[in-house]
Amino acid sequence: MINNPVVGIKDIARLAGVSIGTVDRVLHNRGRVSKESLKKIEQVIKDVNYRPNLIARSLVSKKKIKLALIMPDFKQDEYWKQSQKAAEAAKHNWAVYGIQLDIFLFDLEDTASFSKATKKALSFKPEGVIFVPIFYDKGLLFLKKCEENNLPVVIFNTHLPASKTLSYIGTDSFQSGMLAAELLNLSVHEKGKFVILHFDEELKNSAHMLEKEKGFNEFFLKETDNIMISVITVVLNNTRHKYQNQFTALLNNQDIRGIFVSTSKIFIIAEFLEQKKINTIKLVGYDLITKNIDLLKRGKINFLINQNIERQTESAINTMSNYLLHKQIPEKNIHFPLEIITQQNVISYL
Amino acid sequence: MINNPVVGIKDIARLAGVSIGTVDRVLHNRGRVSKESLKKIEQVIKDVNYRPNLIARSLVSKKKIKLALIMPDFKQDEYWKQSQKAAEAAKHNWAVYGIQLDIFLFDLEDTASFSKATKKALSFKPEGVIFVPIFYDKGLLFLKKCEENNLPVVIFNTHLPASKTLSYIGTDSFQSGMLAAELLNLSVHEKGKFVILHFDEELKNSAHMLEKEKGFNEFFLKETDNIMISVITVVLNNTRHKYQNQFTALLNNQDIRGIFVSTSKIFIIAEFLEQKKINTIKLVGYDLITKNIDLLKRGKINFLINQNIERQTESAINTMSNYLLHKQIPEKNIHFPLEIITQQNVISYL
DNA sequence: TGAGTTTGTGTGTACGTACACATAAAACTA
DNA sequence: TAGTTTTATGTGTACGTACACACAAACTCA
Repeated sequence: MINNPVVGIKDIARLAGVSIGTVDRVLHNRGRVSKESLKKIEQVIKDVNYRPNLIARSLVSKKKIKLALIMPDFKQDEYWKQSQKAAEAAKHNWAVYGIQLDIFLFDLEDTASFSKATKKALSFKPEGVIFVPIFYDKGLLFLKKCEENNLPVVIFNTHLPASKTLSYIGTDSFQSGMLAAELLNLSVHEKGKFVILHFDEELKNSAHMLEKEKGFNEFFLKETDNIMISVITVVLNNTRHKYQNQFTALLNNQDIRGIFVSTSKIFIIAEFLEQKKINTIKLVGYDLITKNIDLLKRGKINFLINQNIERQTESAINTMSNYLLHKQIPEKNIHFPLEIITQQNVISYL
Repeated sequence: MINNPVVGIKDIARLAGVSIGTVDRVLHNRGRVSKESLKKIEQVIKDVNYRPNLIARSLVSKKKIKLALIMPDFKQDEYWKQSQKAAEAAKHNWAVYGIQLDIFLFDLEDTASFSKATKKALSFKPEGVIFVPIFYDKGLLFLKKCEENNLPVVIFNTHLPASKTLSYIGTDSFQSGMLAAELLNLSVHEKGKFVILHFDEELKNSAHMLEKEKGFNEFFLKETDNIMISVITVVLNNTRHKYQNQFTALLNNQDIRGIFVSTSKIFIIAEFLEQKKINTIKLVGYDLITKNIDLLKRGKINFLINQNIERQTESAINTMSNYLLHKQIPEKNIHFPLEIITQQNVISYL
């Protein structure tokens, strides 16, 4: 490889026999360039394998860009707390480049609050929108609205299929269901039942939880010929303080070998089982929130699948910023790895 | 929080009633500043919570810095091929900032070639050294030499205990041994033996493989009361084409339930077992190299622990560059997560 | 043909910082 | 006291890019 001594637009101008202004017009398709100059300059750019100095580029760019981030409120939900923390950090980082990020929160259990948040966000006249489509129908509706306003959209955490977004950032829910099944399957060797548990406050409208369920079932249909295991699905009422009774009822099935909870709420059932001194049931759930980490360390939860919401959040903001600032077209789907966390590797993730 | 409209040295100068030159001298401890000015400026810097614009800073810095990277040759070893690919990418990235990275390769099976590489590297007069201390003794020796020459050192992949390096970047080998044991343990429920397998071409001098072994054993001593499992350690001769015989001899133990290979060479034993149509032995090894990925997908390997050598390599180069360019003092130990890869999540990692 | 418009090109300034240099004030020396 | 050195401070330029503006040449149309 040739030792390329970092070539800039000035060099290109010299080599093409024009001024840097003309080179600039070519680089940004601003027109007003003669055919000959265009051809010459494009050739030189190709020849020297020009890569713009992003440092200088972002230094000079002084345009202020407003971004709206619409995400669940973090109250009482550590998962979203982590996300918001990451968002604040990213906000701070991008401020230097003239990006102003406004964050609008909505209540996880209240679709109306979502609509309210989106309305407010749009009233701020952002140039780009990032949001978490927890509610399927409302999410699609909002997306359409953004499209009408010609606003680029990035979504994360929850997928909105067939959507006209700039990018989706998150895990493959179906595959993560498959993974959960695999993990339970390999740690159980007796005949019995596996339970898929949904906390339904989030289930309505929520496509990705159903995807996880589908994936979990698919594993036993296709990937394995394990005929000792049957799978049942249970949806818990959202009458918050009556979980206990529902759990007790569930455990009337004597032969439950494993439980898969489709969210980070796994700690609720884990705490219940610990209290009842039941330790024959394997547990798989999601995410590295404090309670889950503690239960995992003590062997009360067997596996966590980490969705890495912090990195998802950061990535979503970065993607949108780079798109608006540097016209960097992102991948349509940015799939995050499905990180398996156990007792022995959890420390390495903290 | 106050809406901080990004303050620069110009603003500080104005607020302190001095020129930007004086502010600059304070920021870089260049002296030649009166006590009053110093005090005033420091106060202002604190008040406005000044954060230098790294963009502008790196744009202006024109000093050329030479870095030496000493790493294993990638020939016939995909793991190190991945590493070198990452190194080339990082080299390209940093070239813009005036960092010139020279890469020196040595033979994994030849300690003399390591010495040769280090010698050559030093003759290039680098301002920072990054290397992989595969060979313990020679590694320490080289480190001492760097110290004498007052060169900052970053190591990665393999730890050198009690070393005076700027930073170590990599996984916790002991813990990864524990993890391997956990994974085998949870997928086996019968009485029998686990085997720790070392390919000894790398074992001599190689501390981190022994750490993995220690961790593996520790798991059964401390973390579990599984008395059905006993662990044996086997070191394979480096007479390359005689693995077959050694494997056959090993399999005379009828009750082997699992094998843990301390490197990415797991595919060798996996291929052997596949050929012999033995599928009752669980396999755990390291790293996402092509052969391992394929065997994992087909269920011939059960778990891979991904050490993410690409990111380690990148991180090592970034760490050194940021140190020399921006005086950014790194953490002494940058531990990477121990990523568990299975059949169901491998796709999400590719 | 002259006035206005379009097209192609070059110049100049700015972004925030680093650093070389100029200059003024103070301190020292003979 | 004049000359010299030291100390404190300010000014100017550069980094690579983006963009506003100036301006000449060519073209359009009454």
